[in-house]
Amino acid sequence: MNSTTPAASSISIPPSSMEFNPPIDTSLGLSINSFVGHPPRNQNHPVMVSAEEFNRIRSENRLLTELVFTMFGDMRTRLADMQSPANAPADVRKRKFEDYQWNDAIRIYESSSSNNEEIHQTLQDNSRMKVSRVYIRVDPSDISLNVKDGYHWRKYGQKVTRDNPSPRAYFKCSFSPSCPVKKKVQRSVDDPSVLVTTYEGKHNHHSPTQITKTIISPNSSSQGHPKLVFPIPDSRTMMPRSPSTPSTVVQPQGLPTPAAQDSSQETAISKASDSTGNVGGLLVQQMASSLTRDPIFTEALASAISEKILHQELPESWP
DNA sequence: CGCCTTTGACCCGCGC
DNA sequence: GCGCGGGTCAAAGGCG
Repeated sequence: MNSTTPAASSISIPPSSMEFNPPIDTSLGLSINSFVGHPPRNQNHPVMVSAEEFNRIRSENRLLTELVFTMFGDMRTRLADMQSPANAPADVRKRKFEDYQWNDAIRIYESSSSNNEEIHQTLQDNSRMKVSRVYIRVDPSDISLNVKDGYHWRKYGQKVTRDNPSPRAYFKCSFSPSCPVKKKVQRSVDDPSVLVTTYEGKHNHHSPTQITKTIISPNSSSQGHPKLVFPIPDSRTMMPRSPSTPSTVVQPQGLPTPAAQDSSQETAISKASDSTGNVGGLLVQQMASSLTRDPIFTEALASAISEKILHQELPESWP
C-alpha cells in the first residue's frame, strides 16, 4: 500500500456529489448534459453520414452509453461503501480502498472474440507496471481457469480464498526457467463468467506466439472495431454486471492510446484524489472529458441518445 | 520421458 | 503468542 495514499476513512463525499454532474465542455458547443439529460434542441453540428454508418454508430453508442451508466452506478455504490463503513473491519476497508489503486491495467475481453495477441499486447503495453489485471469473459459452463494469453504457464497451486468461493489458481511462466512472471486466475465474485487474471512481474523473453499488432491505435479505422479500452477500476463493482453489458466499445479517433490513457488517468486521478478524495467523481469527469474531446463521437452519441429519448415520453417539466 | 495438474503440507505476514 | 489467510512447495499421478 502506497504510504502517500489517504486512508479510506478520510474520504468524505457530500450527498450532492453522489449525483451525476458531468463536465461541460463549451469548446464543443455541447455538454454531456445536453445529450444525457435532455434532448438537444438545436442541431448546430449536423453530421452527414450514410444510413449504414449511422446505424453502426448508433449501435455502438448505445453500448457505450450503457457502459458509462453502468460504470457510474457502480462507482457510486463503491464510494458509498468506502465512506460509510466506519463499523466495518479494518482489513475490509483497506481492501476496498486498495481496489482503487491505479497501478493495475484493467481490461475486459470477450474470450470468444478476442485472441491471445490482444491480451499479450495489452500486457506488453503495460509492461512497465509490476502488476496488471485483466478481465476475460468466458463461457460460464467452462470450469477451467485456463487463460490463453500466448505464454506457457505451469500451475503450482490452487487455493480457495476467503472472499470468493471460486478457487484461485497460481501459475508461473514456464517458457523460460528464469522468467519471474507469475499470474493468479480466479473467477469474479460478482460475475462468475469473468476470469480475473492478475499478472505480476515482467517476462524476460518474447512471447512464444507470433505477435500481431491488432490493437487500438489513434489511427485505427473505425471499421476495425478495436477492442475495449477504458482503464476501469477494479474488480468488483466496476465490472459490467450483466452479460448484456458491452465489453467492447469503439475507441474514438483522436483519443489517446490505451497506454497513454492509462498513464494520464492514473496520474490525474491519483493527484486529484490525494487532494480531494473524490475519486469517483473525478473518474467520471476524466472519462467524460476524454470522450468529449472527440467531436465526431460527441455528435454521434448525442444523436443516438436523443433518438432514444425522443422515443420515450418527455417529462412534464419539459417545455 | 517430460511436462503438467492436483492437493495437502508448510511458510510467512499480519492483526488481535 | 496465537490464529488466520494468502502464497508456495513438493510428492504423486495423469497424459501425450
